[in-house]
Amino acid sequence: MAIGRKQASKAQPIQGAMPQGDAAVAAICAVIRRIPKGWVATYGQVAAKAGLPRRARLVGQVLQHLDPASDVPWHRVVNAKGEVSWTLSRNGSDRLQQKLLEQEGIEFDARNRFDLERFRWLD
DNA sequence: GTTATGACTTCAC
DNA sequence: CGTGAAGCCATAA
Repeated sequence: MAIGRKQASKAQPIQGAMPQGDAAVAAICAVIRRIPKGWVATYGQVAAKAGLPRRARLVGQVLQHLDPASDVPWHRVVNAKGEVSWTLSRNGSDRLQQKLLEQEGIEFDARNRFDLERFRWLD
């Protein structure tokens, strides 16, 4: 599949170039971009749709290395526990992600979690 | 080259 | 539904 321009800002290459890096990043980006508003997907789900069966972790790593200015709705990607990642240990971006999701209609509970089965993207 | 860590997942208890 | 252990892969030291 041709992403065309890949990413608007080309993001940042993950330190050099890994063998499938470019393809993986492109695929992951494409998949995440296909997540409808108001829905979320887990890393494993994105990875699977991107053609990376067991690379959930890679998805996370890619996202972390991704350019924040990209048009990729990374906030729609969460872990399998139905909770926002970044382990609430970062600069407070966790609130940002939660806020964005709430803005899209995701309802969080007191534990910063939501009903994953209810909001999971089913494509 | 090996060892340790991580925006993770899944199974078992 | 909680925590713990094993698994997978790339980056960093």
